[in-house]
This record gives sequence, C-alpha cells and structure tokens, in this order.
Amino acid sequence: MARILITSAIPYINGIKHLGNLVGSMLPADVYARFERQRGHEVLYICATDEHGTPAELAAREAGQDVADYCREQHEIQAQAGEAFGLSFDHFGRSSNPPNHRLTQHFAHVLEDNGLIEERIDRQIYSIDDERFLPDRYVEGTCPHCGYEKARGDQCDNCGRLLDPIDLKNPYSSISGSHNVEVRETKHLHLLQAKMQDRIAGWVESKTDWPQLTKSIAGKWLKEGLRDRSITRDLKWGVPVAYKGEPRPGFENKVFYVWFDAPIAYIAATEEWALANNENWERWWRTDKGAEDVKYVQVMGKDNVAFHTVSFPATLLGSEEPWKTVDTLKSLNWLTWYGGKFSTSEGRGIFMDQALEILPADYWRWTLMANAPESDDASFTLEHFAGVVNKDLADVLGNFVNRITRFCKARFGEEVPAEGTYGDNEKTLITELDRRIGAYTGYLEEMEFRKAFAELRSIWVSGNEYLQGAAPWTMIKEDKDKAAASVRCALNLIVLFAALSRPVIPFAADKMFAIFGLDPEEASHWPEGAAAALSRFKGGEAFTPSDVLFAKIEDEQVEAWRQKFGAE
RNA sequence: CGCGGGGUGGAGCAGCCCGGUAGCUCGUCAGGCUCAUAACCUGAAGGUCGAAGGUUCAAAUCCUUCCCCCGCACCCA
Repeated sequence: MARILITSAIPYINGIKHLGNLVGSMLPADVYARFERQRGHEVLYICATDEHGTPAELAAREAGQDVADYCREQHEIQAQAGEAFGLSFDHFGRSSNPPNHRLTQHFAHVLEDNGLIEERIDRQIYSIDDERFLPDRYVEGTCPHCGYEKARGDQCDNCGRLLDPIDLKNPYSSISGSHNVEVRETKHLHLLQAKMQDRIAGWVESKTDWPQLTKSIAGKWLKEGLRDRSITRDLKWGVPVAYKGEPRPGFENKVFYVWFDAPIAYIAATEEWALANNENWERWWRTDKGAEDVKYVQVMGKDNVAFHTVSFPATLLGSEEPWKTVDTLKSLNWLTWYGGKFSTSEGRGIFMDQALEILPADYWRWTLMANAPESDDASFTLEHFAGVVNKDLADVLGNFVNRITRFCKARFGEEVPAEGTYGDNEKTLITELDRRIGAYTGYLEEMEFRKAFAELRSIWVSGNEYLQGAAPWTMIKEDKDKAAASVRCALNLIVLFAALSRPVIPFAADKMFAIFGLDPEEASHWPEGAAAALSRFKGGEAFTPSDVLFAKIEDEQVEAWRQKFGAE
C-alpha cells in the first residue's frame, strides 16, 4: 500500500469558483484521490482557501464587512460548494488560520538565516485617500508612450506596451478614482531566488516524468534565469512580518505576499487536518519524520505551474530542512466559455453553485473530466455539454442499467437469477473487459483523464454490445437457463461499472451499488479482474431497480440556460 | 523576430517524440433488434492532416519559411 499526498491549487477566497477553476485543479485531483483510495492506497487530499491579498480586502470593504468575517463566510460557502460537488478533501483548510501563520513565519526565518532573504527599497504608488499602496493593476493613468488616458499600471490596453506604474502620467487610483497619489519608497523583503538557480534547475531536471506542459513552463523560467522576488506587501490582511517572534522594525504595516504564504498553506492545512483528527502531519511532509515513502502529487492550472516548479520549491529547498517536495505535477490548460474567458468579475460562464441548481454534480463531473483541457485550452458550451450527458451518461450507461434491471424484474423477478453457466459470449466479454480495464487503470495512474474516460466509455459500451449479442429477450424462448446466465452476467456488470466509474461519477456509482444494497466502500474496491467481478453474484441476491440514473437534457433547457448564462 | 501551446473529415479530439496505405467520440445516412430513457447494436458516406518549400523509396509525423488562434511574460489571482 502506497501513501499518496495530493494537493490541488488552492482557490482564492473571493467568491464561488467557476467550472474552469474546478476542472483546472480541484476536480482532477479529486478523481485521482478517489481512484487511489479505491485501490486501497493511503491517500491524503488537502486543499484550502487562499485568503490573503488586496482583492479580499477590497471585496470585504465593498460588502461592508470586516475582512476576517468576510473570509470566514466565503470560506464556508466554498466549502459547501465543494462538498456538494463531491470533492473528497480530507481537509479543506484556510491560509489565514494559525498553522499557516506559524509556518510562514518559520520559513521566512530559516530562509533569512540561510542568507536567502534581504531587505530592499522599492518605489510604488501610494494613494493618500485610499490609505494604501496600490498594486500595479489598481493604478491607472495616461500612457507615457501613446497618450491613452486609461492605461493600467501594468500595461497600456491601447498601445499594448508594458508599463511601470510610476511612469504613468496623471496616475490615479482605480479603487477610489482619487488622483491624490504619490510615489513613495517602501521597504520589502526579497527572496533571493537567483542564488538558487542551479539548485532549482537540478531539482527540476530530476523530475523525469513531468508532463510536457509542466516541463516546458518550468524550463522557460529557468532558461530566463530566476529573479529575486519581493515576498512582502503593504497590506493589513495577511501574515504579519516578524522575526524571532517580534514585529520586524519598519515592517509594522506589512504582511507576507500571498504567493509566499499560499503554497505553505498546503502544509498548514495538513496540520489543521492533523489537529482535528488526532493525526500526525509530519509523516506526510517531513522526510525525516516518516514522509520518505510518500508520493506527492500536485494538480493545478497552467498559470500556477511556475510558482509550483520554481517559487515554492525555492522556499522548501532554501530552508535546508527535509521537506517533502512534489513528485508528480499535473497541470491543465484553460477551459473556455464559448471560446472566451470565464470571468468572475464579469459573470461570464457558470459557477459551481449555479451548476448544481441546474443538474446534479455527476453530470458536470463527467463532462468536465471526459473533455478536460489537457493538451490545449478546451471550450465549454452548453450544446456540447448536453450532447455528452445525453449520449454517454443517459444513453450508454444509464440506459444499460435500466434495460437489464427492468428486463430481469419482468422475466426473472427482483433477484439475480442463478440458472445457467457462462459460455463463449461471456468469455469474449471478459477478455475485452480485462484489456480495457487495464488500459483505463493505466491512464488514471498517469492522470491522462481524457484517454481514461474514453476508455471507461468503451467499457460501458461493451455492456450494451454484450447484451446485443447474448439477446436474453430472445434466448429466453429457447433456453431459459442460458438467458438467466446472461442476465446474471449483465447485473454483475452494473456493479463492475459502478466501481470503475466511482472516481468520476461517485453519486451515480453509489446509486448503482444501492440497487443491490451493497456497501459502496466495500463494493468499490478496484476490480482485480473481470472474471472475478462477473462472478460476484451467483444468484438469489435481491435487487431493486432504480429510477432513471441520468435524465436527458432537452433542447429547450439548453436554450433557457443560454439566455440565463449569457452564452455567445 | 519575447516565450509557450495549438491549427487533422460538419463539431470535439487522438496520432507526431521512435516517418510506411489517417483513428476515436458526436453529428449525418442505411440496416438490425425490441429488453431499455425514440434507447441499444451493425455498417456506410465524409478529411490528404493551416500554407509553401525541402530531406527521403516513403511525411500528419523530420527540417526551413510563412499565416492564423489562444495563453503567458509586469501586476493581480
């Protein structure tokens, strides 16, 4: 039994996440976690909300709330949405909780002791009316190159040039609109990543099994050369900057930058889990304390790769302490909404809570994972969604379960028939299933989700093919025992399908187990082979046909959703 | 010439690293079956692989140039 630590990129606190966020990190990690649990491995799947930073402060202010209260509420909302989607976190923590404060201080301290942190002076725009330094994108003004009057601090949307906010003419705060701003000098801690170039490069090189996308992004950053990075900000909401437990002189109004403390929250959230469950977190994270045999898997969108291949490793390796670093890093491209961006701020696309108001989690989980943006950005459209759900879930899987349970009930009653023995049809089926299950398992191990679920779909189809060949509805007239055997085989297939499908459609899988009154935890153990799986029921086991597993999506529904969600 | 990913039948993708008669799902058409959510099963039509050169007996696959789409790079998350 292996021990597998899984973390998915932690979602920002600010509002419910949309389907793109979901499929980019939490959902694939969940599918993988469920798969490895079913195989009997010891799995710890950790996630958290990323709560610090300017947007959280601003959103709280807009809501007229204290930022701590705001985050507490938002965390609760996200936790509930995650649970409703079946995300099987062992713990869903918070980057603002005490363990993360403690660990962030700890890392800053040891990095400084190792000569990897130093104070430097930066020049930034300060808004007197907002009483805060303005991050680049919150400064607007006139572009010094083209004269465009609404250039952002980072880039001019008119001429496309990259800017430094202190070069803008007539700068003003995009938060309040105030022109009462000035350039001020401010002191920040910098992590000296340049010093760690060779070390990080060597570490990355040792990761031979990283996917193409991951390697090319990490390689790009290393090729350009690592730059020292500011790890503090002029904010109130965050981990205060201290040294040896005392506030650091000159840093009283500063906190650590979210990108420094957010990945540390993976560890901190594990500590939260341990505290809540009387467990030991160090055996998952410290290679000197039991984590040497842990396989650590991270899942994230491509925008996060640089931070996980370079910045966070710099923190861990730079500490000179025996922390567990990532082994397998799965990164995904973007899911687009009709070819454009999902946008939290503009409300484009579907968000997790809205999705569940429309249809159950499995519908989304299947469509998203079977079409996961692995090799390229993938477009989500309601039309495609409806097509996939109707074909794969309703017609192929749902209908299979329905047709055989109803047939059995009508002709043999509500228990598995015991008569007859398996013959050539079943042999052929078993051979095919073993081949396909092997391929499917391999793809899941590799986290090749599109391929995995194409294979799972083929496995479902093989059930329909088998029934077509065995044709118990005809056979029953000639040889009732033979028909009984094929019905028994098909009923066994339901349980096999449920186990294989559970990582991606857990709710439907449990409904399938419930048909036979099986305990999902026991029955979902990963199948050893088709022959064994198909001889689970010998005959006499009672069952109750379920309602339709998956309802079809009608064209009118699609049209209504298009209106509602602004599809273009 | 900033970097990266992509451009394969109507749609969505695989194949490209390790060249050798173009594959999968949906859709379309035809047939079969009748247990089932007008569902399932079988078969067919439809592409010469963004463009142009080159290497080779042979290129979607290797090389060169060009065109188009998306993302990233500062900052923010």
